[in-house]
Amino acid sequence: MTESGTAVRNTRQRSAVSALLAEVDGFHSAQDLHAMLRDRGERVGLTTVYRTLQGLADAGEIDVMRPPGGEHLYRRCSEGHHHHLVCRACGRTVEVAGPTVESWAERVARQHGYVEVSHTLEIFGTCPSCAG
Amino acid sequence: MTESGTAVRNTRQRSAVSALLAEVDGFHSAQDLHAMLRDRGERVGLTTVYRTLQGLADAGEIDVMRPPGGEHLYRRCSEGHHHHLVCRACGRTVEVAGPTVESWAERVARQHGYVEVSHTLEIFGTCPSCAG
DNA sequence: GCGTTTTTGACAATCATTCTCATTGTCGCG
DNA sequence: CGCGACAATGAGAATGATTGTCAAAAACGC
Repeated sequence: MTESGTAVRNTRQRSAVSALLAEVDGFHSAQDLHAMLRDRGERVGLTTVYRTLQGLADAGEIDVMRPPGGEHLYRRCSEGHHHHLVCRACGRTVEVAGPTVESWAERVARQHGYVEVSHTLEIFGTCPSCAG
Repeated sequence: MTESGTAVRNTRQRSAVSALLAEVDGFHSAQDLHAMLRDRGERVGLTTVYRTLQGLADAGEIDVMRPPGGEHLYRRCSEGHHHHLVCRACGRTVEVAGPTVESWAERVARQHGYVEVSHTLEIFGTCPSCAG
């Protein structure tokens, strides 16, 4: 029960979702993405969109954000670990890397004896355009 | 537009929720707290529990956490800004302060011209008891 | 006490997400 | 190349936490 059990199959729908995520910028909800696919003429069920997104998220290929608003937002973003700086007003997002934070979190957790450490961090603010 | 007239009234229900939060440890969902109040013999509507918790959260008297699981968890905790180190297995929580992170977030945001900066940060790990 | 204004609470409504399950599409293997 | 096992799909139902509604009750100033 280690690795090779998961036979992930290549389907039209999965490709469509991946392709869409590769093209659009910013975060989008599952329903949002579903609507876009529909506009493109791709017939993909909402359930499948959810499942595919979950799969991609588990695989670490996309990021999930849970804004206070309610719905989950998904986004394909750069590899590796990073965080997001999001504008409260227009949603404009900047990816930020924080080696400082990574090591801090790791250190603090270990000081308390916690292992297998992970963390979530989102920064919210008002971007220059919306503030001016 | 005389907005300064917000008269918050003292009610039995509000006190009950506050008192309960003062006694219990750890995070609890609204429904959880509602059930506890019921067991105590306090008759408080679920709607009221939600409203009271929201109010307390707005006032900064309690913390809200949104675990991936789904429901919001509320907890009365120490004053001031801090974060939580939560055990994935048993839920044991440690409050941690991170001046480093606070200033880092502020600095990064400002570098990008963002103002009115806030952030959310949760650290997850496996605590000593659960790991051993 | 009295009237005004907030608060309460039972219930309905909302809404994103998950579940169900019969059907369909993939892909390994002969 | 074709078969068959089994993952994947999808339409609709189900779930379940949270929010809205609104008449009735409680608090507070006077």
